[in-house]
Amino acid sequence: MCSAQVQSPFYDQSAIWPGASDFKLAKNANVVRFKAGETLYVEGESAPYCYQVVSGVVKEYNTLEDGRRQVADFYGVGDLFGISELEDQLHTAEAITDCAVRCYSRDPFLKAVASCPKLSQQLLDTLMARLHSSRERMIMLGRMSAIQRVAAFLIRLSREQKATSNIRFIMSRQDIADHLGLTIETVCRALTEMKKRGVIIFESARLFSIQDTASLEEITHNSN
Amino acid sequence: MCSAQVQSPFYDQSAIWPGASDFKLAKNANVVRFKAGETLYVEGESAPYCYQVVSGVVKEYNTLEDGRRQVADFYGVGDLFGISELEDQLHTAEAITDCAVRCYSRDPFLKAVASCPKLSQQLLDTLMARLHSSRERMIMLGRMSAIQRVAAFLIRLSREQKATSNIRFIMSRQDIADHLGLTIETVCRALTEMKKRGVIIFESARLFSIQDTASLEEITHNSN
DNA sequence: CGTTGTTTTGAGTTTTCTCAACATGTGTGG
DNA sequence: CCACACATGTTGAGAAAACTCAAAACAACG
Repeated sequence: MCSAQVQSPFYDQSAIWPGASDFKLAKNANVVRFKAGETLYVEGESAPYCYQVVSGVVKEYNTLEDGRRQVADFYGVGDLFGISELEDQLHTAEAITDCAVRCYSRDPFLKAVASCPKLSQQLLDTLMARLHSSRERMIMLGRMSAIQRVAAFLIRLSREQKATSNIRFIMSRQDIADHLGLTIETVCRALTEMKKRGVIIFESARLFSIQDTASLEEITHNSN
Repeated sequence: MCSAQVQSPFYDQSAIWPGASDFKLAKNANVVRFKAGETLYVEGESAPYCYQVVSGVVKEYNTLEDGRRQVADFYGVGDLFGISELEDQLHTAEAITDCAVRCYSRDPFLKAVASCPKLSQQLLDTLMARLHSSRERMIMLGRMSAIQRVAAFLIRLSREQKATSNIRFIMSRQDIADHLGLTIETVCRALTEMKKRGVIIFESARLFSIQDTASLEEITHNSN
């Protein structure tokens, strides 16, 4: 396995893409700031840019004709996004928190990557890691119950924030639901159920702690 | 967008990875044959090989502790697989039809790719295309109804086989169900429903034709 | 021509969704 | 600092979708 890298470590400020700052095309890249809730882009057709998070958290989602949404992923510091887009669906990126992103023009970016073995190696590793995690997500969406999905998501948050207490939901319940392929109500009920079982406790709606890591992990494995 | 390439064109004999045959490591790669139903590999831990389909069709799936399966994808002639694997789940590849696959030792493969810009470009394109299609699959699993998923799958088969009549299911209903995150019965009922509506007709259980392409496409878009 | 495996259909149950009400925050202006 | 408004989150009851279990139909194969 190639050197895997954790995806979206929201609170890890260390550069995931250490090469990023000494990109040949770093000069082409301007850093843009967005306020929480602002849309970075909406795209139906071509995607002329790709992006890297400098600070804050961004969500990327697809909207179906009838308004249903699927949040593809959340991106944190260091994460690249906008690399492989869909043409047929409405495709949007939105700032969850205030954030700064480095924008690369797509073609020069890809050209620079192609001409530098080190960069293309990094990009390969990144893509493989992402493919890997999207595999995990397919298992989640295809074969896990509501409570299993939510439990798995809590574990992800815990890993990313490297904490078992005072873990923050940076995203809304709606975002979580749209990411997990559930409704907002079902996400709530799953959280309440885990609270009832004493697996987690809430400091507030957006802040929780894991009481019983083993049970939480067990929920993701056992079907009841 | 980078030159996208269709994934898994089961019946397209043209090389998808044109560089494949003049791989520097082609000498390291031996072609192995499997009978339908045989397991190419089962892996929990490290994945020392990656593979390319020479002929036939292969399915790749993950098994959860309790036996539920998620078929990650079906691979046809030219497709690479085994590149980005999961460590935590039981991960298996199995021949659906009789087939031949070229096996590459993982490390030399990646090294050769790294040392050849053309190859790494090809691999990058492949991975991006795959990421792209896995995005589509997440929308399917997360936000589409049973009949929508099945309809989308039929369209995929039609595209891959470049036909609207006498389209073959090379895989079993169970495989389809495990790919779409449904049960075998639900897949059957969805197919029957489309047959009733006159959207498709069956030549046999594994052979069908599309009667009304527009309606089929409409099913994937409208929620009823 | 029975045996075995796959696909289809049926009936009842479970899970998740929908719609509606209620609760809890959060922020702003008085 | 309080009061109100607006957004976000939670709970409940009934409906819909998909699942489970069981049986029947259909194919493939020796």
